[in-house]
Amino acid sequence: MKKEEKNLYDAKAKIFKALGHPTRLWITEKLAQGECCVCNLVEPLAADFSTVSKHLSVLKEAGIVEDEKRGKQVYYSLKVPCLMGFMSCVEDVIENRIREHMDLFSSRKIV
Amino acid sequence: MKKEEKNLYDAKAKIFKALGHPTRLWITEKLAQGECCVCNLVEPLAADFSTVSKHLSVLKEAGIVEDEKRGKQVYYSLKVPCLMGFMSCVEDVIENRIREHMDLFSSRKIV
DNA sequence: TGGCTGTTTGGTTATATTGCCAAATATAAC
DNA sequence: GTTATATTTGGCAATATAACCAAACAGCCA
Repeated sequence: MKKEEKNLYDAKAKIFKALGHPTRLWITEKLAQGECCVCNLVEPLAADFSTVSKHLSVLKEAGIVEDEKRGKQVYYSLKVPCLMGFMSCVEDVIENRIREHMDLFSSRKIV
Repeated sequence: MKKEEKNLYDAKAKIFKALGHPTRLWITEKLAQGECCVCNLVEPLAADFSTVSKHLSVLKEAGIVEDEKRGKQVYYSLKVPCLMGFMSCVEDVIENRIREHMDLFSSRKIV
């Protein structure tokens, strides 16, 4: 990997990494349904305000979401809806994994 | 987030997390072009054999790649090609980010 | 101004990840 | 069997992440 190529992969990986946390993934999907202020994310996540805020800043830093202050509240929204098109593929991966585990389990029974 | 929902997001996040490392992302894209043995990945990555092997096991554990031993070598291949359809979206995110940085830069000049 | 609400930032601690080295394992060749 | 090659595993040190608490900040209202 050359230096330039390395930079590109660093940049791409950063986006995946940002999505690679259950809380951030949840937030991202939530925002796919429409903008939301921090205060409305805190409760369903049952996490500290500061924790949610930090997760949001990771997503923002990655270019996935954007924020807009309105009054006392900050509204976050999904900047790149195309990300969501990927979810069915991710779910396929999970289904495969489950299926394989089941195969493993049933073949054990047979043996 | 309920417990079940949490499990689903953990599972999904695991896949993103696996892709969230430049080396693993590079490997994934490489394997999208066709199967490859570990020995042929080590050189272009300029990393230790054991390092590459560990990255591959993360990808395998996530259900993204699969391996097949043939002789002395282990061949890895991409299990879910649909992942690659996502890359153009990821590149869009990066382009946006670059564009915004440039805007920031040029607006500074004006001010 | 002072206080209240929503949000971010800083600090700390616990935990996870990464990358290298050395050692273990597996398969092929001699 | 011994040796050589390909790969995985275990261990360790450096670094990065995550979550919470407390403190700072920003905007509104009395």
